[in-house]
Amino acid sequence: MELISLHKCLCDRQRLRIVNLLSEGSLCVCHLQEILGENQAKISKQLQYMKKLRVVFARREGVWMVYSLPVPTHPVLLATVEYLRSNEADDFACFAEDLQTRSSILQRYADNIAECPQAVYQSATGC
Amino acid sequence: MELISLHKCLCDRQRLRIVNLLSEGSLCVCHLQEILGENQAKISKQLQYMKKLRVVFARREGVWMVYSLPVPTHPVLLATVEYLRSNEADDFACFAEDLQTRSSILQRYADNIAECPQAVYQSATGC
DNA sequence: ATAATATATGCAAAAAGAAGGATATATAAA
DNA sequence: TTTATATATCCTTCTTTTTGCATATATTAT
Repeated sequence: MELISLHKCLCDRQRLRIVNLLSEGSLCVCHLQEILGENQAKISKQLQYMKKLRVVFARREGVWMVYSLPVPTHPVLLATVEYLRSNEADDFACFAEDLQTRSSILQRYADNIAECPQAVYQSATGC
Repeated sequence: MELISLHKCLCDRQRLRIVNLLSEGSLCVCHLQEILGENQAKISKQLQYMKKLRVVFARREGVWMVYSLPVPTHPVLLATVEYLRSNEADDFACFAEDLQTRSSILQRYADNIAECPQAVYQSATGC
């Protein structure tokens, strides 16, 4: 991940929301789609863009593509995520709400693991 | 300064170089022009762009426009500048060289204060 | 093999950004 | 007022992103 590419990713609100969500754990496209309330193609294209710049990383699990942030986290990405959670961000509400939405969605899988890739479920339950 | 605007500024190599330079102290357009080896109009346009997004701040001193970073420094901007100096940046050399060039140029003013705005001279000599 | 679900991609239009060259404005000095 | 220096802006072209819509691919289940 290169510095300029990273900033390119982070200068778009939707990609910033994606990064914020992934910083809590892996997610697949359909989850992002649901949380962000966007059509599938758009989310997928954003993810391809981010993947090409190596800001996110993808692996397949069955029918699902699971996206996550590469570790170790780039210091600038880390600073950005921290800032988003610091309440200092001007438009902070949206990012906090996204994390809430993520939690509720992942709760659903507590009863029905088969509807969700392992990797996502694990990060949801923490085991 | 808003987070998205900040990232917009930082996703361009030239603007990144400008931010890196200003993080050491104020500079006027002609200095940036000389250090970056670019024509005046281009530098000026970049600065207007950055000013509009409130990533830099300008004040006039005689014929000169002195540009600087607003204080306190935004945490994400700080992280970026630190990263640039950490040698981890892929294309690190250019940023370090810029700071060198800046020093040599400011040395000239040690003998001839009149050729340079006070604000710049002060940050050059540290007084 | 077919169907269903999840995800990716191709294409064209729209929007935003970058670059060059010429020119305009502002300040200070003569 | 004229001139010189420093800086800003206009206009046009070129490239890059973004978006919508349709379609293609991949995996799994039937």
